[in-house]
Amino acid sequence: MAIKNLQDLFSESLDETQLTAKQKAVLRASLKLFSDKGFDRTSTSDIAQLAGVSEGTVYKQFKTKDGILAAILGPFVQQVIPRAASEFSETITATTYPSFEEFLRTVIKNRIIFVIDNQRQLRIVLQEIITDNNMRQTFTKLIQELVSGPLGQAISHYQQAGLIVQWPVLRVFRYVAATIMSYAIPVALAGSSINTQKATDEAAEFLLKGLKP
Amino acid sequence: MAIKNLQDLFSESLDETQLTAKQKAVLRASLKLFSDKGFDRTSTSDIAQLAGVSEGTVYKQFKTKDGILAAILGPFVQQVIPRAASEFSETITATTYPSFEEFLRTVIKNRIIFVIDNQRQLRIVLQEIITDNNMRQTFTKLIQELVSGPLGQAISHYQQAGLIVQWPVLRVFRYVAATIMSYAIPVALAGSSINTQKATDEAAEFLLKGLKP
Amino acid sequence: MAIKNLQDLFSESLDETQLTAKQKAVLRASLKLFSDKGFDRTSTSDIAQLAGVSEGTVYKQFKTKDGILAAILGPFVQQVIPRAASEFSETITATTYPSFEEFLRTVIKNRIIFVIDNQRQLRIVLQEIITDNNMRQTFTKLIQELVSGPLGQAISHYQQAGLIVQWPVLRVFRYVAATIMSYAIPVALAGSSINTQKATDEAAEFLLKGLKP
Amino acid sequence: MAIKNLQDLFSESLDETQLTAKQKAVLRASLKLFSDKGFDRTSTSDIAQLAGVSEGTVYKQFKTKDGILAAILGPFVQQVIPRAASEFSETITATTYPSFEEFLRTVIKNRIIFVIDNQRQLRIVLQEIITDNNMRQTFTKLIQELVSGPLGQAISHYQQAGLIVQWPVLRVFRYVAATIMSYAIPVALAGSSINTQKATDEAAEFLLKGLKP
DNA sequence: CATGAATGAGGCTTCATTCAT
DNA sequence: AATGAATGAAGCCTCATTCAT
Repeated sequence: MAIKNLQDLFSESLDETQLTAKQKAVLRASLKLFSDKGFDRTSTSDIAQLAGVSEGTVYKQFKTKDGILAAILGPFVQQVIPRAASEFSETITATTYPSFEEFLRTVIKNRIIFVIDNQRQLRIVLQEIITDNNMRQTFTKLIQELVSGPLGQAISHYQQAGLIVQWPVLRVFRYVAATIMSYAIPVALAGSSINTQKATDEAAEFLLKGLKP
Repeated sequence: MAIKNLQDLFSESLDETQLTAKQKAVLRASLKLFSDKGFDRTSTSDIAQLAGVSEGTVYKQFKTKDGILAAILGPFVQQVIPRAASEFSETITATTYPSFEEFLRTVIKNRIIFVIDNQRQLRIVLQEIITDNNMRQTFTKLIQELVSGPLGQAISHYQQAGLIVQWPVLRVFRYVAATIMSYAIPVALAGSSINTQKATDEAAEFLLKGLKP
Repeated sequence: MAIKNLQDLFSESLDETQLTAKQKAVLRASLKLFSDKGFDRTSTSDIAQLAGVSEGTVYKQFKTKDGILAAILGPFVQQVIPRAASEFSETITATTYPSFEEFLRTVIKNRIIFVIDNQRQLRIVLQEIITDNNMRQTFTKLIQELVSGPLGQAISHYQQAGLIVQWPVLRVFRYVAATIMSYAIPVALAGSSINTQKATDEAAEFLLKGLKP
Repeated sequence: MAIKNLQDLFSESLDETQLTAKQKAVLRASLKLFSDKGFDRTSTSDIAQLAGVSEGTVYKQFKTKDGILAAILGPFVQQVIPRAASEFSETITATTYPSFEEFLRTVIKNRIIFVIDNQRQLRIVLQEIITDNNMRQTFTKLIQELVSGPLGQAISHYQQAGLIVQWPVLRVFRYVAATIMSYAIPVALAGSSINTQKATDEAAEFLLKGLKP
């Protein structure tokens, strides 16, 4: 079931601007139901009802139930890396002598906001990662790209500048990611809100200590 | 719709010794299938087939499909987690004023082994936490008890001894848990194996630095 | 002398009903799809797509999907077959007492060409004859008229002239029709082409022997 | 949709004796409905209703609607050649100096009875041959096997004995088949009954004349 | 106890048809 | 006239659950 691979996600992802009001309603209803009850516990009839359309309309644009999932997750998945990547490189390149702290704060805040903005999508992704092998592979690949790509380069950069400890990039990434997750996951699961600034400060403080050379 | 609440779990939980060979086969098959494909994507016919029994037999002992889930998760929630908690306190209490590092290593190793040993059950629990409100509440409560209970006391203890930084207990717990998770979750999800000792060493090293007073 | 192609008659009737270019495209697409996949396995959306028009346009002229079938089969059943029959009798009557062989060759060639020219319509008609009771009755009546009408008279004529065996007209018709079909049906079904002249020669040779007095 | 190929037919064909009464009722109802209204115009709900079972039961044994078709047509298709083949060779082998007439009568009577016994199946097959490419191929292959196999050998045998005209085997087969069909098809389509003996006599008489050396 | 045939509600999907633009 | 989004009935199929053997 569910999404097959990243390729599919990209190809199936569509321009939201060309959707009709009803089709957007379908997407909105699906996002809510999938994240609340889970993909498998949401019927297409549930979606139609909440969206206030007929079941036929659900299928006019999104050929299958999986297609709806893809339409929801496509934009999300695409943002997981690219947006972060470009902001990273900008941060690093722009500032001639950037402090590691500044970089860390940018990354942390950026990702926490991303999670807050995409709570529902994140919950759906979590579901799929647990139950769907292909989704798991897709995200494993995504993380590998992130580590061997922009984020990994940034970490190397600060290591060479002697600003952080000389651990393998993957290990540093592990702790940064885990610390961010420690604030993000409760938000995604409980839907509770947090003080972004305070969370950023706390996480940065801890990581700076933990990654000091 | 899967598990309702902890009470049900307790009442429905059963003594494994009373089960016949076939009924145990049903549980074993269910554990594998639920953790591999997810509860909703597993049919009772799948279970019967993998267990090598008739569909009727599946229903003889476990009145419903939810009943099977309860039979699997019941012992896990009812016994394993509380038992783990008590082992914690014993470790802490028994060791007369151990070094914080020693404590940390025990906790970390303990939890990593726990995850490795209970990968399948954990994945099922994760599924339910994400899709089931009651399960989520149950686990939120469990964590609160842990923080305000034995683990929280241990952290306070080390703080008063001036061995770790004076942050709120919840914040310290957050980082400890996140760091452990950073090693445990990939194992639980991908089923990959890790070097427990190396993971323990690394995690302890990082946390000791990050939590230094 | 040669039979008018059904295609010609078909487009004539289209001109009469003042169909627009798009509506003709609908009929053309329907003819292809109905004959290739069958009426029931062709969707109106298939038709719209192949015709290059919107689904709404399909329904502008032809109120229902059955209406399209009627528009295709109507001319065929109501005009083409009777007209063919009359052309048939003209052939027979006009030729003043030809030899039976000459008559036979004309009939055979005539029908084989007809089948080749009208493969698609024929396949649709065959479908309907098999699944639709009314179509079956219509067709049965048509054959009866043919046997008791012009074709029957021709056969009687040659019997009285002592040129063919004295079997009941229906029986003679049966063999003539079957022999023609043995060449025509493979063409209609497989869409394969045949050497019309050779087929005519062979069929005539066999029938002449079999129907010798 | 419908049947895919001969291989599928064979593998899906099942031993009728191991079907329950209800499953046989499903087959019986399907046979009637498919042959009366056509495969595509018969819904699985129609079948369940006529069979007096639930829709679930329809799918317990026959995994798909196509599966029902295969279960009906499998035995039929298997009989088209094998039974005829064995009887042919017996007829030829057993009789030391068999007359061609005797052989012809056996074949004709055999096939007419086969058609009468399998009217409904034949109508279904005709439907599928017209609308389904694979079914068409399956039957084309079947006929080729028949011509190049037992029946072809028999014809050659009688040609070498100087009992029938020296036409290519395929041509002789064409006329024999067509003549039989001329009696069989009306029966299959109209469901009318015929006098088997009379039909056999007539067909044999005509063919003997037409195929005389 | 065990079996597996049977059930029927409900899920996903298709499609002929309508109608506002 | 043409469009294509929208509809909803109906089709195929799955599956948790029951029950006679």
